[in-house]
Amino acid sequence: MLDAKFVRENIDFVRQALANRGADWPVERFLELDAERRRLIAETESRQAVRNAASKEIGALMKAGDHAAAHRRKEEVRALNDEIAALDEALAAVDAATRELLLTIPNLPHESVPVGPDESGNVEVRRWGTPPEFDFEPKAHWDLGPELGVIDFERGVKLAKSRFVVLGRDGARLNRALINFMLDEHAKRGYAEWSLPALANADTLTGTGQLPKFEEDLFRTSEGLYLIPTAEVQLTNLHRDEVLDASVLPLKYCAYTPCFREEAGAAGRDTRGMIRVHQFDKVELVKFATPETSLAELEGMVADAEHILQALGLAYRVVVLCTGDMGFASAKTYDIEVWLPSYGGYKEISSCSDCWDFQARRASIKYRDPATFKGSRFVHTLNGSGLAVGRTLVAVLENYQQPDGSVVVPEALRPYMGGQERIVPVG
RNA sequence: GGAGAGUUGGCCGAGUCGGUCGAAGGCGCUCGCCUGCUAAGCGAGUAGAGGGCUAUAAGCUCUCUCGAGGGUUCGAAUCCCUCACUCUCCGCCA
Repeated sequence: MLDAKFVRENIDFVRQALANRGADWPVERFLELDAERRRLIAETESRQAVRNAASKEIGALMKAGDHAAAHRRKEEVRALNDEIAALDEALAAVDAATRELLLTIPNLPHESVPVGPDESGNVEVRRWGTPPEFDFEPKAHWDLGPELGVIDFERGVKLAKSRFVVLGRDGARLNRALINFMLDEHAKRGYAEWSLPALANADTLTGTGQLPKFEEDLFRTSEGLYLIPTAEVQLTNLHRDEVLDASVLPLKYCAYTPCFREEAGAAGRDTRGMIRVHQFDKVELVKFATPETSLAELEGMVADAEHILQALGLAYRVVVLCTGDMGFASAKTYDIEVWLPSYGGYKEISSCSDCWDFQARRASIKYRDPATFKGSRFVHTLNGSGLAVGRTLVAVLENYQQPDGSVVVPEALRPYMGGQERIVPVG
């Protein structure tokens, strides 16, 4: 959410930012509502001031025993109250409409973000590692996984529906090893670990920006709760409606959770394999930072996510998303893309975003620093995958496959696999 | 799920028969004074949101907010209703 006053006073700037994003947002309608809202506030409040003064007077008259005079004043105020009630009603409607609009405006891209129409405008920042070269025909994970008995697509469909997968035996073990490995590495780098509900209420999802605009992407329960699409939602909302002390910033949190996505608009994309599924595991990183440090913290977060890939020996590249490809809440986003032989290219495995004060304003997350400024200010929130576990598992299988159909376990994971060095097909 | 108790400012806590209560007192914090010593004392200040005026700033003023929403009233933290949450006891359960 953006500050209504900021939008009003920087309308041309906002228009340009929206255009850069390719976003369609009714600026004119907002300006009309905003002007009407302020007019109604002024009118209502001036009447309320009169009423309050009269009420005090009545109190004094009653005390003095002049009941007749008090009664006359009462009659006058009663008429005023009808006007106030009507104005109140009008104001409530305009207020709600304004807020509704503001909840659907996307964040403004940071000035360092390249302007572009879609993913073709993204800019590669760096590469790490060398994609493996095979002297045999490498298999895609959707063949390799079932052959090894570690991924079972058919049974995922049987148990739930299409785009759910089952991991079996060494696949389940590898998955768990990856989660533990990631959490341990992030802990070493100062991230505090949390264990969180997999369901969230509407306020929580509004705080991070999934609601009201993207409800169709979420699974919803009959009680009106939602399955979380990412732990970002829960980690960020931990501090909703709180005022933090500047001395605790930056706060660095991490959590492993399953993530659930309806993927309503993704029909036909990545249909093979487990790249795009309804439920997947992810280790998430979230930071709360001051405005002064948030961009630097974003760089640090990307480095923390990269560290996992480096430790696993997986080749990747980092791209900065252009204005037309960024997520709704983000002011700046880096994607990390891992090399996948089945794609013959790099595929997103992490997305790290600096949401600036966009989520903090929605969720009311502030901080205080009496030595520097009076009152409180919104913090900056950041989030990033560290990493998407399912896609990491896919990357390990595909990149570490051997001519005999087995897969070598990356050294960093072996302590988490009871020392196991290789995944071989089950007899 | 059943019964009872509660929800006030950063924290604790008082609010009498509804009126000058945005709210005593304490703690904490900030600023100043005093004091030759890691303390104590004295004084002042210290909620948030949103309008308007002015505007580099600072400030002035108004409105709303005492869990949320609604009602009664000229006027409600104080009375009534609904809901949410917390705690205690019971039940159920991994």
